[in-house]
Amino acid sequence: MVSEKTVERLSLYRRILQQLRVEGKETIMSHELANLLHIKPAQVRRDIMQLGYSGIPNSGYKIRPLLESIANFLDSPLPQSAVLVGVGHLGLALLANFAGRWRQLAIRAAFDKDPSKVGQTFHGCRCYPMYDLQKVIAETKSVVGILAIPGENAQSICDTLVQSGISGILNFSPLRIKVSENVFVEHVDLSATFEKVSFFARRMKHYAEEEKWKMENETTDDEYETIITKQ
Amino acid sequence: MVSEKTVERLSLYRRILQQLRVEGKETIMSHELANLLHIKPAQVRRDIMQLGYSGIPNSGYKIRPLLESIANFLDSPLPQSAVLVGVGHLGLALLANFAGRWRQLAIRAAFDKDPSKVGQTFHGCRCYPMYDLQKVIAETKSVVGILAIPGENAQSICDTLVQSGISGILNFSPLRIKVSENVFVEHVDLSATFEKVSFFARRMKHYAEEEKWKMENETTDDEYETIITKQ
DNA sequence: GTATAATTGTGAATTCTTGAACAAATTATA
DNA sequence: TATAATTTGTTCAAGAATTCACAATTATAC
Ligand SMILES: NC(=O)c1ccc[n+]([C@@H]2O[C@H](COP(=O)([O-])OP(=O)(O)OC[C@H]3O[C@@H](n4cnc5c(N)ncnc54)[C@H](O)[C@@H]3O)[C@@H](O)[C@H]2O)c1
Ligand SMILES: NC(=O)c1ccc[n+]([C@@H]2O[C@H](COP(=O)([O-])OP(=O)(O)OC[C@H]3O[C@@H](n4cnc5c(N)ncnc54)[C@H](O)[C@@H]3O)[C@@H](O)[C@H]2O)c1
Repeated sequence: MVSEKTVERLSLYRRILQQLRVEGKETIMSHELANLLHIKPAQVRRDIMQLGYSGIPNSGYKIRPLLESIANFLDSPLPQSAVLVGVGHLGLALLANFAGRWRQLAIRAAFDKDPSKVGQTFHGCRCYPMYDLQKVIAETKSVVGILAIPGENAQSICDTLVQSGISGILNFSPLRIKVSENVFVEHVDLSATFEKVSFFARRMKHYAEEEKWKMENETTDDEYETIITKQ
Repeated sequence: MVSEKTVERLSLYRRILQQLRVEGKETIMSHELANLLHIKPAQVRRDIMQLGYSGIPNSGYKIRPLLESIANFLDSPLPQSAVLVGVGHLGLALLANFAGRWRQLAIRAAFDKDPSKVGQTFHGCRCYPMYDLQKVIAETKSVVGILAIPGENAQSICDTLVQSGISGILNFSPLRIKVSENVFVEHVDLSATFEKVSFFARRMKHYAEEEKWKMENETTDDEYETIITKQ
Protein backbone atom coordinates (compact mmCIF):
# COMPACT_ATOMS: atom_id res chain seq x y z
CA MET A 1 0.00 0.00 0.00
CA VAL A 2 2.41 2.70 1.18
CA SER A 3 5.82 2.79 -0.48
CA GLU A 4 9.22 2.54 1.21
CA LYS A 5 10.15 5.96 -0.05
CA THR A 6 7.08 7.52 1.49
CA VAL A 7 7.84 5.94 4.84
CA GLU A 8 11.39 7.28 4.70
CA ARG A 9 10.20 10.75 3.91
CA LEU A 10 7.60 10.68 6.65
CA SER A 11 10.42 9.93 9.03
CA LEU A 12 12.29 12.98 7.72
CA TYR A 13 9.24 15.20 7.95
CA ARG A 14 8.78 14.18 11.54
CA ARG A 15 12.31 15.04 12.54
CA ILE A 16 12.06 18.47 10.95
CA LEU A 17 8.63 19.13 12.41
CA GLN A 18 9.76 18.17 15.89
CA GLN A 19 12.57 20.66 15.61
CA LEU A 20 10.27 23.38 14.28
CA ARG A 21 7.79 22.76 17.05
CA VAL A 22 10.33 23.32 19.80
CA GLU A 23 11.22 26.52 17.98
CA GLY A 24 7.62 27.59 18.45
CA LYS A 25 6.33 27.17 14.89
CA GLU A 26 2.70 26.04 14.76
CA THR A 27 1.87 25.59 11.08
CA ILE A 28 3.84 24.64 8.00
CA MET A 29 3.17 24.63 4.30
CA SER A 30 4.11 21.96 1.82
CA HIS A 31 6.63 24.15 0.04
CA GLU A 32 8.47 24.92 3.27
CA LEU A 33 8.98 21.25 4.07
CA ALA A 34 9.82 20.68 0.43
CA ASN A 35 12.51 23.35 0.47
CA LEU A 36 14.10 21.91 3.58
CA LEU A 37 14.38 18.50 1.94
CA HIS A 38 15.03 19.68 -1.61
CA ILE A 39 12.00 17.93 -3.01
CA LYS A 40 8.83 19.17 -4.66
CA PRO A 41 5.82 20.42 -2.68
CA ALA A 42 3.51 18.01 -4.47
CA GLN A 43 5.57 15.15 -3.08
CA VAL A 44 5.10 16.41 0.45
CA ARG A 45 1.36 16.82 -0.01
CA ARG A 46 1.04 13.39 -1.52
CA ASP A 47 2.91 11.78 1.36
CA ILE A 48 0.87 13.60 3.97
CA MET A 49 -2.31 12.68 2.14
CA GLN A 50 -1.55 9.04 2.83
CA LEU A 51 -1.67 9.70 6.55
CA GLY A 52 -5.30 10.64 6.24
CA TYR A 53 -4.45 14.02 7.70
CA SER A 54 -5.76 17.08 5.90
CA GLY A 55 -4.18 20.49 5.74
CA ILE A 56 -5.97 23.80 5.45
CA PRO A 57 -5.96 25.49 2.02
CA ASN A 58 -4.23 28.84 2.01
CA SER A 59 -2.85 28.11 5.45
CA GLY A 60 -0.92 24.84 5.49
CA TYR A 61 -0.68 22.04 8.02
CA LYS A 62 -0.94 22.37 11.78
CA ILE A 63 2.28 20.95 13.06
CA ARG A 64 1.06 19.39 16.28
CA PRO A 65 -1.72 17.22 14.84
CA LEU A 66 0.40 16.47 11.81
CA LEU A 67 3.09 15.10 14.10
CA GLU A 68 0.47 13.04 15.86
CA SER A 69 -0.69 11.63 12.55
CA ILE A 70 2.83 10.71 11.57
CA ALA A 71 3.50 9.06 14.90
CA ASN A 72 0.22 7.24 14.64
CA PHE A 73 1.19 5.98 11.24
CA LEU A 74 4.87 5.17 11.72
CA ASP A 75 5.12 4.05 15.30
CA SER A 76 4.06 0.91 17.02
CA PRO A 77 1.53 1.40 19.80
CA LEU A 78 4.00 -0.36 22.09
CA PRO A 79 7.69 0.51 22.27
CA GLN A 80 9.54 -1.54 19.70
CA SER A 81 12.81 -3.36 20.35
CA ALA A 82 15.72 -4.30 18.15
CA VAL A 83 18.71 -6.52 18.65
CA LEU A 84 22.18 -6.02 17.26
CA VAL A 85 24.46 -8.82 16.15
CA GLY A 86 28.12 -7.86 15.91
CA VAL A 87 29.58 -5.38 18.36
CA GLY A 88 32.50 -4.33 16.22
CA HIS A 89 33.39 -0.88 14.98
CA LEU A 90 30.10 -0.29 13.29
CA GLY A 91 28.00 -2.05 15.91
CA LEU A 92 29.46 0.19 18.59
CA ALA A 93 28.57 3.29 16.62
CA LEU A 94 25.04 2.03 16.22
CA LEU A 95 24.76 1.30 19.93
CA ALA A 96 26.00 4.80 20.71
CA ASN A 97 23.05 6.17 18.78
CA PHE A 98 20.28 3.64 19.15
CA ALA A 99 20.75 1.97 22.50
CA GLY A 100 18.52 3.45 25.18
CA ARG A 101 15.61 2.25 27.16
CA TRP A 102 13.47 5.32 27.10
CA ARG A 103 13.00 5.49 23.35
CA GLN A 104 10.07 4.34 21.28
CA LEU A 105 12.43 2.34 19.10
CA ALA A 106 15.79 1.19 20.41
CA ILE A 107 18.41 -1.52 20.43
CA ARG A 108 17.76 -3.47 23.62
CA ALA A 109 20.31 -6.26 23.31
CA ALA A 110 23.57 -6.96 21.52
CA PHE A 111 25.29 -10.21 20.59
CA ASP A 112 28.79 -11.17 19.61
CA LYS A 113 30.72 -14.36 19.17
CA ASP A 114 33.80 -12.77 20.71
CA PRO A 115 33.96 -13.98 24.36
CA SER A 116 35.81 -10.85 25.38
CA LYS A 117 32.77 -8.76 24.46
CA VAL A 118 30.13 -10.99 25.94
CA GLY A 119 29.01 -9.84 29.36
CA GLN A 120 30.11 -6.28 28.82
CA THR A 121 27.76 -3.34 28.52
CA PHE A 122 28.21 -0.90 25.64
CA HIS A 123 26.42 2.42 25.78
CA GLY A 124 23.98 0.92 28.23
CA CYS A 125 23.35 -2.18 26.18
CA ARG A 126 24.32 -5.64 27.37
CA CYS A 127 26.23 -7.95 25.07
CA TYR A 128 25.08 -11.58 25.14
CA PRO A 129 26.62 -14.76 23.76
CA MET A 130 25.25 -16.01 20.48
CA TYR A 131 23.48 -18.98 22.00
CA ASP A 132 21.22 -16.62 23.92
CA LEU A 133 19.80 -15.15 20.72
CA GLN A 134 16.46 -16.91 20.66
CA LYS A 135 15.90 -16.51 24.37
CA VAL A 136 16.70 -12.79 24.51
CA ILE A 137 14.69 -12.01 21.39
CA ALA A 138 11.72 -13.71 22.92
CA GLU A 139 12.21 -11.92 26.26
CA THR A 140 12.58 -8.49 24.67
CA LYS A 141 9.88 -9.19 22.07
CA SER A 142 12.21 -7.75 19.46
CA VAL A 143 11.02 -7.46 15.88
CA VAL A 144 14.09 -5.90 14.27
CA GLY A 145 17.52 -7.45 13.89
CA ILE A 146 20.60 -5.50 12.90
CA LEU A 147 23.47 -7.37 11.31
CA ALA A 148 26.85 -5.72 11.76
CA ILE A 149 29.02 -8.76 11.17
CA PRO A 150 31.11 -9.93 8.23
CA GLY A 151 29.23 -11.54 5.36
CA GLU A 152 30.35 -15.13 6.01
CA ASN A 153 27.82 -16.16 8.64
CA ALA A 154 25.28 -13.48 7.89
CA GLN A 155 22.86 -15.87 6.22
CA SER A 156 22.79 -18.45 8.98
CA ILE A 157 22.48 -15.79 11.68
CA CYS A 158 19.73 -14.15 9.68
CA ASP A 159 17.91 -17.47 9.56
CA THR A 160 18.19 -17.80 13.31
CA LEU A 161 16.85 -14.31 13.77
CA VAL A 162 13.85 -15.06 11.60
CA GLN A 163 13.20 -18.32 13.38
CA SER A 164 13.26 -16.41 16.63
CA GLY A 165 10.49 -14.10 15.46
CA ILE A 166 12.37 -11.21 13.88
CA SER A 167 10.50 -9.82 10.87
CA GLY A 168 12.71 -6.89 9.87
CA ILE A 169 16.44 -6.95 9.23
CA LEU A 170 18.86 -4.11 8.77
CA ASN A 171 21.86 -5.69 7.12
CA PHE A 172 25.21 -3.91 7.06
CA SER A 173 27.12 -6.92 5.83
CA PRO A 174 28.04 -7.10 2.16
CA LEU A 175 26.13 -10.34 1.70
CA ARG A 176 22.66 -10.10 0.19
CA ILE A 177 20.74 -12.32 2.51
CA LYS A 178 17.76 -14.38 1.46
CA VAL A 179 14.59 -14.35 3.51
CA SER A 180 11.04 -15.56 3.16
CA GLU A 181 8.64 -13.04 1.73
CA ASN A 182 7.14 -12.10 5.07
CA VAL A 183 10.43 -10.65 6.31
CA PHE A 184 11.60 -7.17 5.39
CA VAL A 185 15.29 -6.64 4.65
CA GLU A 186 17.11 -3.38 4.16
CA HIS A 187 20.65 -3.62 2.86
CA VAL A 188 22.96 -0.79 3.82
CA ASP A 189 26.08 -1.42 1.82
CA LEU A 190 28.51 1.27 2.81
CA SER A 191 31.25 0.09 0.50
CA ALA A 192 29.00 0.22 -2.53
CA THR A 193 27.69 3.60 -1.42
CA PHE A 194 31.19 4.93 -1.01
CA GLU A 195 32.11 3.71 -4.48
CA LYS A 196 28.99 5.25 -5.93
CA VAL A 197 29.74 8.64 -4.44
CA SER A 198 33.28 8.43 -5.70
CA PHE A 199 32.07 7.53 -9.18
CA PHE A 200 29.64 10.41 -9.45
CA ALA A 201 32.05 12.82 -7.80
CA ARG A 202 34.47 12.17 -10.61
CA ARG A 203 31.73 12.56 -13.18
CA MET A 204 30.52 15.80 -11.67
CA LYS A 205 34.02 17.13 -11.77
CA HIS A 206 34.43 16.25 -15.41
CA TYR A 207 31.09 17.79 -16.18
CA ALA A 208 31.96 20.96 -14.29
CA GLU A 209 35.26 21.23 -16.12
CA GLU A 210 33.58 20.76 -19.46
CA GLU A 211 31.10 23.48 -18.62
CA LYS A 212 33.92 25.75 -17.56
CA TRP A 213 35.70 25.06 -20.82
CA LYS A 214 32.54 25.85 -22.75
CA MET A 215 32.11 29.10 -20.87
CA GLU A 216 35.67 30.14 -21.61
CA ASN A 217 35.30 29.30 -25.29
CA GLU A 218 31.85 30.78 -25.62
CA THR A 219 32.87 33.48 -28.08
CA THR A 220 34.67 30.93 -30.21
CA ASP A 221 31.52 28.84 -30.22
CA ASP A 222 29.51 31.80 -31.38
CA GLU A 223 31.93 32.45 -34.19
CA TYR A 224 31.71 28.85 -35.19
CA GLU A 225 27.95 29.01 -35.22
CA THR A 226 28.10 32.12 -37.35
CA ILE A 227 30.25 30.32 -39.86
CA ILE A 228 27.76 27.45 -39.94
CA THR A 229 24.82 29.75 -40.37
CA LYS A 230 26.53 31.62 -43.17
CA GLN A 231 27.01 28.54 -45.28
CA MET B 1 23.53 8.49 -18.79
CA VAL B 2 24.12 5.62 -16.37
CA SER B 3 21.80 5.44 -13.38
CA GLU B 4 22.78 5.42 -9.72
CA LYS B 5 21.18 2.04 -9.28
CA THR B 6 23.24 0.57 -12.06
CA VAL B 7 26.45 1.91 -10.54
CA GLU B 8 25.51 0.42 -7.17
CA ARG B 9 24.83 -2.95 -8.72
CA LEU B 10 28.05 -2.91 -10.70
CA SER B 11 29.83 -2.45 -7.42
CA LEU B 12 28.03 -5.48 -6.04
CA TYR B 13 28.78 -7.57 -9.10
CA ARG B 14 32.44 -6.72 -8.76
CA ARG B 15 32.62 -7.81 -5.16
CA ILE B 16 30.98 -11.12 -5.94
CA LEU B 17 33.10 -11.71 -9.01
CA GLN B 18 36.31 -10.99 -7.14
CA GLN B 19 35.33 -13.60 -4.61
CA LEU B 20 34.39 -16.12 -7.29
CA ARG B 21 37.64 -15.55 -9.13
CA VAL B 22 39.77 -16.39 -6.11
CA GLU B 23 37.65 -19.52 -5.81
CA GLY B 24 38.83 -20.45 -9.29
CA LYS B 25 35.65 -19.77 -11.25
CA GLU B 26 36.29 -18.46 -14.74
CA THR B 27 32.91 -17.76 -16.29
CA ILE B 28 29.54 -16.75 -14.94
CA MET B 29 26.06 -16.48 -16.36
CA SER B 30 23.57 -13.73 -15.80
CA HIS B 31 21.20 -15.91 -13.84
CA GLU B 32 23.93 -16.94 -11.42
CA LEU B 33 24.75 -13.36 -10.52
CA ALA B 34 21.05 -12.60 -10.42
CA ASN B 35 20.39 -15.41 -7.95
CA LEU B 36 23.16 -14.24 -5.66
CA LEU B 37 21.66 -10.76 -5.51
CA HIS B 38 18.02 -11.77 -5.68
CA ILE B 39 17.37 -9.79 -8.83
CA LYS B 40 16.36 -10.79 -12.35
CA PRO B 41 18.88 -11.99 -14.97
CA ALA B 42 17.72 -9.36 -17.44
CA GLN B 43 18.80 -6.69 -14.98
CA VAL B 44 22.27 -8.16 -14.79
CA ARG B 45 22.57 -8.35 -18.56
CA ARG B 46 21.33 -4.83 -18.96
CA ASP B 47 23.84 -3.49 -16.44
CA ILE B 48 26.72 -5.34 -18.02
CA MET B 49 25.62 -4.16 -21.46
CA GLN B 50 26.30 -0.61 -20.34
CA LEU B 51 29.93 -1.47 -19.73
CA GLY B 52 30.36 -2.21 -23.40
CA TYR B 53 31.46 -5.70 -22.47
CA SER B 54 29.86 -8.59 -24.30
CA GLY B 55 29.23 -12.07 -22.99
CA ILE B 56 29.18 -15.25 -24.98
CA PRO B 57 25.78 -16.76 -25.80
CA ASN B 58 25.24 -20.19 -24.33
CA SER B 59 28.33 -19.73 -22.22
CA GLY B 60 28.09 -16.56 -20.14
CA TYR B 61 30.63 -13.92 -19.20
CA LYS B 62 34.33 -14.45 -18.70
CA ILE B 63 34.97 -13.24 -15.19
CA ARG B 64 38.45 -11.81 -15.64
CA PRO B 65 37.73 -9.43 -18.53
CA LEU B 66 34.35 -8.61 -17.03
CA LEU B 67 36.09 -7.51 -13.85
CA GLU B 68 38.43 -5.41 -15.92
CA SER B 69 35.50 -3.78 -17.66
CA ILE B 70 33.84 -2.98 -14.36
CA ALA B 71 37.04 -1.54 -12.94
CA ASN B 72 37.52 0.43 -16.09
CA PHE B 73 34.08 1.83 -15.76
CA LEU B 74 33.81 2.43 -12.02
CA ASP B 75 37.32 3.34 -10.99
CA SER B 76 39.35 6.42 -11.47
CA PRO B 77 42.57 5.88 -13.43
CA LEU B 78 44.40 7.36 -10.46
CA PRO B 79 43.77 6.28 -6.87
CA GLN B 80 40.99 8.41 -5.47
CA SER B 81 41.04 10.03 -2.05
CA ALA B 82 38.37 10.96 0.42
CA VAL B 83 38.36 13.00 3.59
CA LEU B 84 36.27 12.42 6.68
CA VAL B 85 34.86 15.16 8.87
CA GLY B 86 33.86 14.04 12.34
CA VAL B 87 35.83 11.35 14.11
CA GLY B 88 33.07 10.31 16.48
CA HIS B 89 31.53 6.89 16.89
CA LEU B 90 30.50 6.57 13.30
CA GLY B 91 33.58 8.28 11.87
CA LEU B 92 35.80 5.80 13.69
CA ALA B 93 33.91 2.86 12.24
CA LEU B 94 34.29 4.33 8.77
CA LEU B 95 38.00 4.82 9.30
CA ALA B 96 38.34 1.24 10.44
CA ASN B 97 36.97 0.13 7.10
CA PHE B 98 38.02 2.75 4.61
CA ALA B 99 41.31 4.19 5.82
CA GLY B 100 44.28 2.66 4.10
CA ARG B 101 46.85 3.87 1.68
CA TRP B 102 47.06 0.89 -0.53
CA ARG B 103 43.49 1.01 -1.77
CA GLN B 104 42.12 2.43 -4.98
CA LEU B 105 39.61 4.44 -3.00
CA ALA B 106 40.27 5.36 0.61
CA ILE B 107 39.90 7.92 3.35
CA ARG B 108 43.27 9.70 3.46
CA ALA B 109 42.59 12.38 6.06
CA ALA B 110 40.20 13.04 8.93
CA PHE B 111 39.11 16.25 10.63
CA ASP B 112 37.49 17.08 13.92
CA LYS B 113 36.85 20.21 15.91
CA ASP B 114 37.63 18.39 19.14
CA PRO B 115 41.23 19.37 20.10
CA SER B 116 41.72 16.07 21.93
CA LYS B 117 41.32 14.21 18.63
CA VAL B 118 43.41 16.49 16.48
CA GLY B 119 46.92 15.19 15.98
CA GLN B 120 46.01 11.61 16.74
CA THR B 121 46.04 8.82 14.21
CA PHE B 122 43.03 6.52 13.94
CA HIS B 123 43.34 3.28 12.02
CA GLY B 124 46.30 4.75 10.20
CA CYS B 125 44.58 8.01 9.36
CA ARG B 126 45.71 11.32 10.75
CA CYS B 127 43.19 13.69 12.32
CA TYR B 128 43.68 17.35 11.42
CA PRO B 129 42.16 20.51 12.83
CA MET B 130 39.28 22.04 10.91
CA TYR B 131 41.28 24.99 9.67
CA ASP B 132 43.50 22.63 7.69
CA LEU B 133 40.57 21.42 5.59
CA GLN B 134 41.26 23.35 2.41
CA LYS B 135 44.98 22.75 2.57
CA VAL B 136 44.79 19.00 3.15
CA ILE B 137 42.09 18.50 0.53
CA ALA B 138 44.28 20.25 -1.97
CA GLU B 139 47.35 18.25 -0.94
CA THR B 140 45.55 14.90 -1.11
CA LYS B 141 43.59 15.90 -4.23
CA SER B 142 40.51 14.48 -2.54
CA VAL B 143 37.22 14.49 -4.43
CA VAL B 144 34.96 12.87 -1.85
CA GLY B 145 33.98 14.27 1.53
CA ILE B 146 32.30 12.23 4.24
CA LEU B 147 30.27 14.05 6.85
CA ALA B 148 29.95 12.21 10.16
CA ILE B 149 29.09 15.17 12.34
CA PRO B 150 25.84 16.41 13.88
CA GLY B 151 23.50 18.31 11.57
CA GLU B 152 24.09 21.78 12.99
CA ASN B 153 27.21 22.77 11.11
CA ALA B 154 26.86 20.27 8.31
CA GLN B 155 25.82 22.87 5.75
CA SER B 156 28.67 25.27 6.37
CA ILE B 157 31.24 22.48 6.44
CA CYS B 158 29.76 21.09 3.26
CA ASP B 159 30.15 24.50 1.65
CA THR B 160 33.79 24.60 2.70
CA LEU B 161 34.35 21.14 1.26
CA VAL B 162 32.85 22.16 -2.06
CA GLN B 163 34.88 25.34 -2.16
CA SER B 164 37.96 23.24 -1.57
CA GLY B 165 37.25 21.13 -4.62
CA ILE B 166 35.17 18.26 -3.28
CA SER B 167 32.54 17.14 -5.78
CA GLY B 168 30.98 14.17 -3.99
CA ILE B 169 29.61 14.10 -0.48
CA LEU B 170 28.54 11.18 1.64
CA ASN B 171 26.41 12.69 4.33
CA PHE B 172 25.58 10.76 7.50
CA SER B 173 24.15 13.75 9.32
CA PRO B 174 20.38 14.11 9.51
CA LEU B 175 20.48 17.47 7.73
CA ARG B 176 19.69 17.47 4.02
CA ILE B 177 22.46 19.65 2.73
CA LYS B 178 22.13 21.90 -0.27
CA VAL B 179 24.78 21.90 -2.97
CA SER B 180 25.19 23.30 -6.44
CA GLU B 181 24.14 20.99 -9.22
CA ASN B 182 27.67 19.93 -10.08
CA VAL B 183 28.15 18.24 -6.72
CA PHE B 184 26.82 14.78 -5.96
CA VAL B 185 25.35 14.10 -2.53
CA GLU B 186 24.34 10.81 -1.02
CA HIS B 187 22.39 10.95 2.20
CA VAL B 188 22.70 7.95 4.48
CA ASP B 189 20.17 8.56 7.17
CA LEU B 190 20.51 5.69 9.58
CA SER B 191 17.76 6.88 11.88
CA ALA B 192 15.25 7.05 9.05
CA THR B 193 16.42 3.68 7.79
CA PHE B 194 16.05 2.15 11.22
CA GLU B 195 12.53 3.54 11.50
CA LYS B 196 11.66 2.24 8.08
CA VAL B 197 12.80 -1.28 8.91
CA SER B 198 10.86 -1.17 12.13
CA PHE B 199 7.75 0.01 10.29
CA PHE B 200 7.84 -2.74 7.71
CA ALA B 201 8.86 -5.35 10.25
CA ARG B 202 5.64 -4.66 12.07
CA ARG B 203 3.66 -4.76 8.86
CA MET B 204 5.21 -8.04 7.79
CA LYS B 205 4.36 -9.53 11.13
CA HIS B 206 0.76 -8.44 10.83
CA TYR B 207 0.60 -9.74 7.32
CA ALA B 208 2.08 -13.09 8.34
CA GLU B 209 -0.37 -13.41 11.20
CA GLU B 210 -3.29 -12.61 8.93
CA GLU B 211 -2.12 -15.24 6.48
CA LYS B 212 -1.78 -17.75 9.27
CA TRP B 213 -5.27 -16.93 10.44
CA LYS B 214 -6.61 -17.39 6.91
CA MET B 215 -4.86 -20.74 6.60
CA GLU B 216 -6.36 -21.95 9.85
CA ASN B 217 -9.82 -20.78 8.86
CA GLU B 218 -9.60 -21.95 5.29
CA THR B 219 -12.52 -24.34 5.49
CA THR B 220 -14.68 -21.73 7.17
CA ASP B 221 -13.86 -19.36 4.33
CA ASP B 222 -14.99 -21.94 1.80
CA GLU B 223 -18.23 -22.44 3.63
CA TYR B 224 -18.76 -18.71 3.70
CA GLU B 225 -18.16 -18.48 -0.03
CA THR B 226 -20.64 -21.27 -0.62
CA ILE B 227 -23.26 -19.34 1.28
CA ILE B 228 -22.56 -16.25 -0.81
CA THR B 229 -22.71 -18.19 -4.05
CA LYS B 230 -26.00 -19.77 -3.08
CA GLN B 231 -27.75 -16.46 -2.66
C1' DG C 1 -19.78 40.94 2.48
C1' DT C 2 -17.04 40.34 -1.72
C1' DA C 3 -13.00 39.89 -4.14
C1' DT C 4 -8.37 38.40 -4.22
C1' DA C 5 -4.62 35.62 -3.35
C1' DA C 6 -2.77 31.51 -1.85
C1' DT C 7 -2.60 26.64 -0.72
C1' DT C 8 -4.42 22.08 -0.60
C1' DG C 9 -5.81 17.45 -2.70
C1' DT C 10 -5.50 14.80 -6.57
C1' DG C 11 -6.19 13.07 -11.57
C1' DA C 12 -3.29 13.02 -15.53
C1' DA C 13 1.16 13.26 -17.60
C1' DT C 14 5.88 12.29 -17.31
C1' DT C 15 9.99 10.13 -16.13
C1' DC C 16 12.58 6.46 -14.32
C1' DT C 17 13.18 1.46 -13.40
C1' DT C 18 12.27 -3.17 -13.92
C1' DG C 19 10.60 -7.36 -16.20
C1' DA C 20 9.06 -10.39 -20.05
C1' DA C 21 10.01 -12.08 -24.32
C1' DC C 22 12.35 -13.38 -28.31
C1' DA C 23 15.65 -13.19 -32.33
C1' DA C 24 20.47 -13.85 -32.90
C1' DA C 25 24.44 -16.07 -31.59
C1' DT C 26 27.17 -19.65 -29.86
C1' DT C 27 28.27 -23.98 -27.73
C1' DA C 28 27.58 -28.71 -27.02
C1' DT C 29 26.20 -32.93 -28.86
C1' DA C 30 24.69 -36.43 -31.77
C1' DT D 1 28.62 -31.58 -40.12
C1' DA D 2 24.00 -30.75 -38.66
C1' DT D 3 20.86 -30.33 -34.86
C1' DA D 4 19.40 -29.17 -30.42
C1' DA D 5 19.88 -26.56 -26.45
C1' DT D 6 21.03 -22.56 -24.11
C1' DT D 7 22.31 -17.81 -23.14
C1' DT D 8 22.99 -13.25 -24.63
C1' DG D 9 21.52 -8.47 -26.24
C1' DT D 10 17.73 -5.74 -26.83
C1' DT D 11 13.06 -4.30 -27.78
C1' DC D 12 8.86 -3.49 -25.99
C1' DA D 13 5.58 -3.51 -22.20
C1' DA D 14 4.62 -2.94 -17.39
C1' DG D 15 5.23 -0.86 -13.05
C1' DA D 16 6.71 2.60 -9.77
C1' DA D 17 7.73 7.16 -8.49
C1' DT D 18 7.63 11.82 -9.39
C1' DT D 19 5.92 16.09 -11.20
C1' DC D 20 2.52 18.99 -13.35
C1' DA D 21 -1.51 21.40 -13.32
C1' DC D 22 -5.76 22.88 -11.84
C1' DA D 23 -10.33 22.75 -9.43
C1' DA D 24 -11.75 23.23 -4.77
C1' DT D 25 -11.22 25.56 -0.69
C1' DT D 26 -9.95 28.79 2.75
C1' DA D 27 -7.79 33.06 4.75
C1' DT D 28 -7.20 37.77 4.26
C1' DA D 29 -7.72 42.43 2.56
C1' DC D 30 -10.66 45.80 1.37
N1 LIG E 1 32.55 -0.05 9.63
C1 LIG E 1 32.28 0.36 8.42
O1 LIG E 1 32.39 1.55 8.13
C2 LIG E 1 31.85 -0.58 7.37
C3 LIG E 1 31.93 -0.20 6.03
C4 LIG E 1 31.52 -1.07 5.05
C5 LIG E 1 31.02 -2.31 5.40
N2 LIG E 1 30.95 -2.67 6.69
C6 LIG E 1 30.43 -3.98 7.02
O2 LIG E 1 29.75 -3.97 8.26
C7 LIG E 1 30.01 -5.16 8.96
C8 LIG E 1 30.59 -4.83 10.30
O3 LIG E 1 31.71 -4.00 10.13
P1 LIG E 1 32.66 -3.64 11.34
O4 LIG E 1 33.57 -2.58 10.85
O5 LIG E 1 31.88 -3.38 12.56
O6 LIG E 1 33.46 -5.01 11.50
P2 LIG E 1 34.30 -5.47 12.79
O7 LIG E 1 35.22 -6.51 12.33
O8 LIG E 1 34.83 -4.28 13.48
O9 LIG E 1 33.22 -6.11 13.76
C9 LIG E 1 32.59 -7.32 13.50
C10 LIG E 1 32.06 -7.84 14.81
O10 LIG E 1 31.24 -8.96 14.56
C11 LIG E 1 31.62 -10.02 15.39
N3 LIG E 1 31.35 -11.26 14.67
C12 LIG E 1 32.01 -11.75 13.60
N4 LIG E 1 31.45 -12.91 13.21
C13 LIG E 1 30.44 -13.15 14.04
C14 LIG E 1 29.49 -14.19 14.13
N5 LIG E 1 29.48 -15.21 13.28
N6 LIG E 1 28.58 -14.12 15.11
C15 LIG E 1 28.58 -13.09 15.97
N7 LIG E 1 29.45 -12.08 15.93
C16 LIG E 1 30.36 -12.11 14.96
C17 LIG E 1 33.08 -9.83 15.68
O11 LIG E 1 33.42 -10.43 16.91
C18 LIG E 1 33.17 -8.31 15.75
O12 LIG E 1 32.89 -7.85 17.05
C19 LIG E 1 30.95 -5.96 8.07
O13 LIG E 1 30.21 -6.84 7.29
C20 LIG E 1 31.56 -4.93 7.20
O14 LIG E 1 31.94 -5.46 5.96
C21 LIG E 1 31.36 -1.83 7.68
N1 LIG F 1 26.46 6.44 14.94
C1 LIG F 1 25.30 6.09 14.40
O1 LIG F 1 24.93 4.94 14.37
C2 LIG F 1 24.40 7.13 13.83
C3 LIG F 1 23.06 6.82 13.63
C4 LIG F 1 22.22 7.77 13.08
C5 LIG F 1 22.72 8.99 12.74
N2 LIG F 1 24.02 9.27 12.94
C6 LIG F 1 24.52 10.59 12.59
O2 LIG F 1 25.85 10.54 12.16
C7 LIG F 1 26.55 11.67 12.64
C8 LIG F 1 27.73 11.23 13.45
O3 LIG F 1 27.31 10.37 14.46
P1 LIG F 1 28.26 9.89 15.61
O4 LIG F 1 27.57 8.83 16.34
O5 LIG F 1 29.61 9.59 15.09
O6 LIG F 1 28.34 11.21 16.52
P2 LIG F 1 29.46 11.55 17.61
O7 LIG F 1 28.89 12.59 18.49
O8 LIG F 1 29.99 10.31 18.20
O9 LIG F 1 30.64 12.19 16.78
C9 LIG F 1 30.57 13.44 16.20
C10 LIG F 1 32.00 13.91 15.97
O10 LIG F 1 31.95 15.08 15.18
C11 LIG F 1 32.77 16.08 15.79
N3 LIG F 1 32.17 17.37 15.44
C12 LIG F 1 31.03 17.89 15.90
N4 LIG F 1 30.81 19.09 15.35
C13 LIG F 1 31.84 19.32 14.52
C14 LIG F 1 32.18 20.41 13.68
N5 LIG F 1 31.39 21.47 13.57
N6 LIG F 1 33.30 20.32 12.98
C15 LIG F 1 34.09 19.23 13.09
N7 LIG F 1 33.82 18.19 13.86
C16 LIG F 1 32.71 18.24 14.58
C17 LIG F 1 32.74 15.80 17.26
O11 LIG F 1 33.91 16.32 17.88
C18 LIG F 1 32.71 14.28 17.26
O12 LIG F 1 34.02 13.76 17.22
C19 LIG F 1 25.54 12.48 13.43
O13 LIG F 1 24.95 13.44 12.61
C20 LIG F 1 24.51 11.47 13.79
O14 LIG F 1 23.24 12.06 13.95
C21 LIG F 1 24.87 8.37 13.49
